[in-house]
Amino acid sequence: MSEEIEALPALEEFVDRALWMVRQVPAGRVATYGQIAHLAGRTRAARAVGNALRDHIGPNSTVPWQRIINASGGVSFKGDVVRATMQRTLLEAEGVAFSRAGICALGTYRWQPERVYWEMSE
DNA sequence: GTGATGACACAAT
DNA sequence: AATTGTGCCATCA
Repeated sequence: MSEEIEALPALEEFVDRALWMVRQVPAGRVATYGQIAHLAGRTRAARAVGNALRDHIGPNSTVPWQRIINASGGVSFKGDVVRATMQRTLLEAEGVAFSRAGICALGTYRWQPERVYWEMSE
């Protein structure tokens, strides 16, 4: 019997939700890795979010990866100065101001969903 | 299968 | 306020 065990790993759905959430972030706004992880159903999977986003960078990407920053309000990308600069440049072009230390005011730019789109059960 | 690495986050020092 | 340490989830070697 070919029972299809189509049970997609929770990971698959998590990534799907995370990417979907990132797309909801409008220009000029930002969200943190932890925030996206939480909204996607896995509060502690902040690192996984960045990992997933890394695979969705590109000129034709439908994912505004640049709008996702760390909880300190700064750009991550340790070691990849090129990407880091690109991200900051893109955000500044959207109207997000950065301090001299490379930190933006999360209190001002942080985006938040207006409603919950699915039940979160961890 | 184990250990190291990484676009993180938070508590403790 | 800046560093360090520990926890987390996933990816790679």
